[in-house]
Amino acid sequence: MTSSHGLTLWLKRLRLRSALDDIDAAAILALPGQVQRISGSRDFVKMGERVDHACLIVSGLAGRFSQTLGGDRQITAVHIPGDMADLHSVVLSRAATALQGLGDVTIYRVPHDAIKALAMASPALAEAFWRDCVVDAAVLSEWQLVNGRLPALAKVAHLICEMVCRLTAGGQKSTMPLDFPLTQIQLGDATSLTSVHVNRMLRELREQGAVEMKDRQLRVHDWSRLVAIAEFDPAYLHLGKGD
Amino acid sequence: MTSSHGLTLWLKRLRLRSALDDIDAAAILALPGQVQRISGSRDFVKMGERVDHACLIVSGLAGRFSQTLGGDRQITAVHIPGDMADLHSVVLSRAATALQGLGDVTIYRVPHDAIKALAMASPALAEAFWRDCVVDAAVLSEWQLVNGRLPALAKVAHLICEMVCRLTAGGQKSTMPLDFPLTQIQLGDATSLTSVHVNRMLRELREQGAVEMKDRQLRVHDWSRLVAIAEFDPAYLHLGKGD
DNA sequence: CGGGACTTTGAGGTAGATCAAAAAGTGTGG
DNA sequence: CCACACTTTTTGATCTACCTCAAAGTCCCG
Repeated sequence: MTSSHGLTLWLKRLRLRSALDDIDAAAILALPGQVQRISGSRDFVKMGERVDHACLIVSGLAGRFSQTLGGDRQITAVHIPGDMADLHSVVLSRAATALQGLGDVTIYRVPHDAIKALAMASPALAEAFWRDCVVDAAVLSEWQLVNGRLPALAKVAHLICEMVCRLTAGGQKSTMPLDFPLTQIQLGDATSLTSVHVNRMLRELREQGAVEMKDRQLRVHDWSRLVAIAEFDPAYLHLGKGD
Repeated sequence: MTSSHGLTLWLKRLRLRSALDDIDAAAILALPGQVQRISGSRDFVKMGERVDHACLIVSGLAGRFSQTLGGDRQITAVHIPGDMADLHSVVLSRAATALQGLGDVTIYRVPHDAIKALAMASPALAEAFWRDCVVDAAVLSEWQLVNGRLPALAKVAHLICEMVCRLTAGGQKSTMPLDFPLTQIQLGDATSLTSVHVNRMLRELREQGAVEMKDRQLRVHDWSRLVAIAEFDPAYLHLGKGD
């Protein structure tokens, strides 16, 4: 796994949504940066900090965190390998949220200057970056609907559906079991539930024969039931070829 | 109020966050489009529809709506005059959410082609559009924290704080009372509460001497108390001069 | 003057929180 | 390989913030 492996993943992600010619592709793959290994659950971007690098997730998962004055935590996004987790920081360098590893993570820090230079030089890349940020916002919007209006069982199911779709994008949902390192506490942080209640909802999902989580592994037994519980429609993820 | 009045507002908004030279500014003001008046509470962009125009709010308020299969509605964003409500549709033309007037609205529909042409021609404008979409996402993220983790009283207070800041941006908070056409039902749709509970929270805010809503008018009596209840920090709105 | 949308208040129910504690897993150092 | 500390999972019992249902009151407009 060379340092450019992350860039390959990111390029693939960008090309899911934007047409890029070979010159643009080569420019992405040539982006400078430095690999950093983050050991479990440490912030690698701190809230309020001014940053001059964007963080590409190479392996592991990362969460975007906010918190209330009372210390309640909210995960507003989960990032998987191939995500440029804070691409938005290129145009808004003050971090409004923290980024933290969910388990061990490897990131590749790319200087804003380099990304900005690409955007200046290539309108197609500028548009691709813009589009990826917009998809990011679409996910936030979907979470708001789910977290605001669906019951707890559906919230948990929905997050699982989303993660399965993203982690297996293009691939088979049948490569079960799937690595799924999120703890119940973290699932609670993402769904605005307590970990106790997440636990009960997971039991319910298991008892309904939909899905099973054990030892950081996820086993989907009945995808269509899970989707029905979650009211899940993957369109908002924009993982398809089209628009 | 000519048709270009909306464009003037939008330019002002863009310049809050991005440096634009006179050529870019002139290009914005020259954007073609057509004025449309929407009578109360009708969708002017429908969920799932493919759009080729972006909607600039000229007067009135508009809401971005999603809903569950059960028909529960969630407002994921409120747009005020000067907002290009679905600028994101320029790079993602399938509308993932509906746009609806909150009361009567006047919009100015600008063809995607025209906006795209500007972004191609001017990297500064491309960046400005990108940045505005990112600020939009920052607001979604903040709503997620607030709606997920704060008690009902704070949720309502927070939405009021945000609207006051945005509607009076740069201006005085002392120009009270402020026009505030949101109904309690709509406040509930935005905060994931029932209108009944919103009503009780507004009473509580009134009894605490923080704020009063009467006849579509808002009167803030104790801004600092309101801010304290809401745990409100306006940084995420990026209305300041800086970053 | 009548009808529709919004606001306000009351009474009672419930989904999910809170509190508490045991069980299971994970890692570290001796 | 075991002992110890720490984190995560699981379960039970209780509590409460907010919802639901219902109805009256108010405002607005034709």
